Amino acid sequence: MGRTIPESDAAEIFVRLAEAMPGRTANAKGPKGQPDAFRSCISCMLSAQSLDRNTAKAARALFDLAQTPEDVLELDDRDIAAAIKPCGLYNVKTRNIRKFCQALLAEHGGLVPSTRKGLLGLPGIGRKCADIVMSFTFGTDVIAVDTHVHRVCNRIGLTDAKTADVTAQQLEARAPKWALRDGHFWLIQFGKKVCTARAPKCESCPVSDLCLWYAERSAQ
DNA sequence: ATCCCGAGGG
DNA sequence: CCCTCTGGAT
Repeated sequence: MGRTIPESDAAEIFVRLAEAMPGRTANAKGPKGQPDAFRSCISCMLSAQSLDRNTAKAARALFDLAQTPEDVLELDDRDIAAAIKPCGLYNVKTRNIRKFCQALLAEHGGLVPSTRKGLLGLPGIGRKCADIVMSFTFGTDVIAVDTHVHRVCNRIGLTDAKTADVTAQQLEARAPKWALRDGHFWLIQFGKKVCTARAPKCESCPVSDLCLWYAERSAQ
């Protein structure tokens, strides 16, 4: 791997981000407050190419109509699409949600599997959703990589990957285990507030002295 | 590599 | 107007 920072710097970055971006990865809760893997899966599918606020609106509308996979399958596609419309891509997402519920019932008795292999076998669940469910709902030490995490990690030099999947693999190998689960949250906050896609705010960045991109930019 | 689809920001 | 937003299927 060409362009990565030393392991010790990687650990230091997570220490600083935990300090600068206070908060933790939240557990998905069901209607009665218990962890709810089914809602976690559906919410994650809805979140594709969508703002958090719109995802939340769509999820609320859908869960208002249906709480279980059986409930969802009794709905008409048009009702599902109408409910989740705020989050965009609603036709594709409607089809995926239906397939997901069918497979969940047919292959897992309606119970969401807790392993990556089991989750990835379900239609509509890719690596990112699988990792979200594993870490958010089942408390597994994996780091979910979305567009923010992917961008930030490769810019800093925590990882050196072209795809989010490879970023996830490299992070699991390089990041301290204690930082994996909550690291998702810290890196997202960092990506939203400081290390933005365009015009990152390096002046107020807590890790710019360890950042490869900043060093390269400063050298020009 | 491209399509699905749409709100919102700069 | 172009880009972004916690993707996945074909």
